[in-house]
Amino acid sequence: MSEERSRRSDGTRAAILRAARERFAADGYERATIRAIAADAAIDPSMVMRYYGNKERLFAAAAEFDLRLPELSGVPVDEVAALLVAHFLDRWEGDETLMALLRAGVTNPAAAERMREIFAAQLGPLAERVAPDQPHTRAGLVSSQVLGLALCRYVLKLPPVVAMERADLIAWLTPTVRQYLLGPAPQGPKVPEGTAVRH
Amino acid sequence: MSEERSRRSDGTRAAILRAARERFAADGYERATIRAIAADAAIDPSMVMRYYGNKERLFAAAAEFDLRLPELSGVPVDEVAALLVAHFLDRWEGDETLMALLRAGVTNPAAAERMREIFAAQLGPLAERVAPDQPHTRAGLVSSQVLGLALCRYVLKLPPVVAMERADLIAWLTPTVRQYLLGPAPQGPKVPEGTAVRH
DNA sequence: TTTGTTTGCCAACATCTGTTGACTCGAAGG
DNA sequence: CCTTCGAGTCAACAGATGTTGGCAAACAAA
Repeated sequence: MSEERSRRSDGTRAAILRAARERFAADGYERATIRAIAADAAIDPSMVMRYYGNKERLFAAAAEFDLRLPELSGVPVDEVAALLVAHFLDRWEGDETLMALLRAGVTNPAAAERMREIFAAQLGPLAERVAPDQPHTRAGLVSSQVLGLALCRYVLKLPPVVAMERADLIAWLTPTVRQYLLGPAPQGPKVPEGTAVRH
Repeated sequence: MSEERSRRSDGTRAAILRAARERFAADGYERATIRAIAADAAIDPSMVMRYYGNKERLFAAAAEFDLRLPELSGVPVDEVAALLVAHFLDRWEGDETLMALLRAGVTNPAAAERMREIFAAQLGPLAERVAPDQPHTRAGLVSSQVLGLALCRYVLKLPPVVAMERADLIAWLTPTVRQYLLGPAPQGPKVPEGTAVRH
């Protein structure tokens, strides 16, 4: 149906998208202004509107994302966790889209929804293939650890997390992810309800 | 030096602070406007300026926070992790300050700095007391899991993480936190450098 | 060339933002 | 009583923001 003719403005469109990803990643949704994005792309702000309609749709276009989870069919189950952690680190450092999604997703509902879609649609099926039971719960737990690492290392920049080497990070996180993905569901808690908070 | 006289405007000051915490927690730093906060507190926006100077200092006042980590001196090491996880859940659901700090910290540098201070100053010493080695690294890892959970459950609201019960959450996270805090440093990775990313 | 279309820039709009200063009202203190 | 002072409101500012429409130049089609 839709003929994909190469337009003369394709260069500009791409420049806008690249600048948008950078700004959204660095500043989040609200602080990334269309004027700043246009300035980075060295064009007029009105061009952004012409090609992407409004800010919301610009973000949607800039936050198009695929986790590109690796093929795990032939991989021994023991190595799945390590591969996953390494892949996430690569994916996170590879381009700025995930950063843009996280920074925006914390305050922008549409970005949060996109984040939910990505992790449900891509980690969910993987968990369903390899996890013995409760695959969605397991996928959620893996998400919490992986996103928590990204938050501390790339966004909040907690010094000890920033200082860690890639190999050590993988070594520490792999057992956790393996447990969440493949381990048995844990026993009930040993700590009673009222825990340690005074009122 | 500073005499703490109770002023007639203390009620208003408190109302402003409460409204500010709510708005910062719900909307993040930039979308939480002084006008909206003032409206919630049922006063004029200029009062916020008079009592707190500017938006930055209002946030600083609203984000005053203490993790209130429980006393762990008499607790068996086996139960430290479970207690910590339970305490963090309480702390997250207890008031909105942590939520405000997280939502703001993702886009606001001052809030991120505050976040670093809190976790370094409060989790760091705890790790130093109980951890066999690399206490700061261990504190960072614990932060990544705990903050990741909060991010997924309370901010991004990933459905499987939201659906989990408190007891199950504690049961799943406790072994992870125990490993990070007390376990031996893991061996090097079994996965070579180039992992799964195509260029 | 003439016509129509795309690409880009400029100026402006309406609105919202943090922030300021002048003003009113009521309580307190002689 | 009159005076002083703090609490609170109102209106406005300067700047930034998303967004719009018009216009000029470059290009393509005839």
